[in-house]
Amino acid sequence: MLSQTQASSVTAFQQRVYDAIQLIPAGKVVTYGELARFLECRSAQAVGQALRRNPFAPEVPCHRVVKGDHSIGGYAGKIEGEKIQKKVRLLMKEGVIFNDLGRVEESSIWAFDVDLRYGSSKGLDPLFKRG
DNA sequence: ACCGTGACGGCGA
DNA sequence: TTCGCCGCCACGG
Repeated sequence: MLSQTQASSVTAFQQRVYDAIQLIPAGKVVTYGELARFLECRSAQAVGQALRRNPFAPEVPCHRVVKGDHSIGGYAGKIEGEKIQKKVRLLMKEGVIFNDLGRVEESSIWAFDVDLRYGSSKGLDPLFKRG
């Protein structure tokens, strides 16, 4: 089953990205690179592009994805300005901790459980086939 | 079918 | 540490 947040304009790749980020709990974030790894995609940049076009924000929590150095990254197609402030506010409201350099604290970083790719209840089995 | 773009990341200077 | 470059790859035009 494709998630309820599908839309005809959304590509299969985008759908996989959006399904995956819904596994991230509030108060935690993952990096574009880790998300790419989870999706077995070799381009974090490509993942970034999918998030950049997320038509379901913030219900599909693309704000919970930050850069590899734990700096804020982008939001709503922007990498600076009001949209970014909104991303920061959303994250702080969810309990994500930032240090004085504007980086997310290590304690707020979430790690994808690889098994979720094959799980049944919360997993993404329709999207990840073995073999 | 091709090409430029980009919410990335790693590496060397 | 901060840059500049380059490899990465999905997408829209």
